[in-house]
Amino acid sequence: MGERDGHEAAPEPGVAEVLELVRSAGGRVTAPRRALVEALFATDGHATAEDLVARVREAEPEAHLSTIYRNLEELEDLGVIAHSHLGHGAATYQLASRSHAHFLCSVCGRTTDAPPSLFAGVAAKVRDEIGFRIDASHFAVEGLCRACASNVDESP
Amino acid sequence: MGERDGHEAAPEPGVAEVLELVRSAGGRVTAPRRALVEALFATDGHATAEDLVARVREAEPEAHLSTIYRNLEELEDLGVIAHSHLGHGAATYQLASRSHAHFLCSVCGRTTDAPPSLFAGVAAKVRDEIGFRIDASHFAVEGLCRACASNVDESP
DNA sequence: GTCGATGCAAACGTTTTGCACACTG
DNA sequence: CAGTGTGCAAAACGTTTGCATCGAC
Repeated sequence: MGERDGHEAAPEPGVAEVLELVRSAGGRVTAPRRALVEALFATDGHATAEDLVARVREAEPEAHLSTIYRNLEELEDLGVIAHSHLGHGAATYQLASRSHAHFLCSVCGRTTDAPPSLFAGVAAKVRDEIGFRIDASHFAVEGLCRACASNVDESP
Repeated sequence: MGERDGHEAAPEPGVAEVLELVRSAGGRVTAPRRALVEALFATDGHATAEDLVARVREAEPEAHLSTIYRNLEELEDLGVIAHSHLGHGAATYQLASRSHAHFLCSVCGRTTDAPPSLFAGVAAKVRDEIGFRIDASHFAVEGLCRACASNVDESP
């Protein structure tokens, strides 16, 4: 279970491998596409399309949002990235190898990354009992963070 | 309708009680508002704003979507209803007393209601370990349903 | 009569799509 | 040179807001 902390456990591909995969699927390596892949590797994994286009424009000032969306969709089809919905706003995109669950506080709106180990138990239980295989990372898990929960407790 | 396994546990309010609550909060009981509350009691709890306006219009043909949204927000503030995000489309609204978690299959797109008991374990664990209090019903839990999982297993 | 609620239209933020042109392989 | 990817504009979608009017209390 709990190995993270800079371990090199995951065989995370690099920019070159991703571009090679794109090529082998019949796609072409263009300047905006390369810049987007580099941006995805350079972020912490909570980037919106808007964030990403800003980063891409540092290298490719003409890059357009619709190009970003089209490329994100293709990269997702290839299994390179995944997107998550952390709140009511825009989706965030991250490398599939960095995909993880989130807690979203319904009071303060802050999100917290969730250690995958927390969900191992339910995931097994749900698979055994109803045959559903949970991927906890797509939608955030809503609730009350510690700080907001104690505020609620103190002033009812 | 509502009760599972013969349990009579939930003290679910009726239309009259909700309207009384609205009044006691300084609100007024108008025809579209009454019709909306009735619609909320009449649905199975997976109704979008669009679904609800259609139902409301059976009684109040002039009712407008923006009125529905405004009323849904007010009813949510009063704690009468809650909304959920089951997929990439419109939110669904249900009586708070009927709120529950959902599984969303990422392949076939179907949603399944999730028994609250399934989440009792994680909820306790997460509260103890990181102080976060889970409300599993707001965002759907994504994954693979039994049927789609076995398709994936058979043809890789 | 007061003030909250409504219908309507128009704006919003996010994402998708249609098109002509540019570029990769 | 074939065909994919691009920039741009515009639409689509769910939701929110401004405003004049209407109606509950």
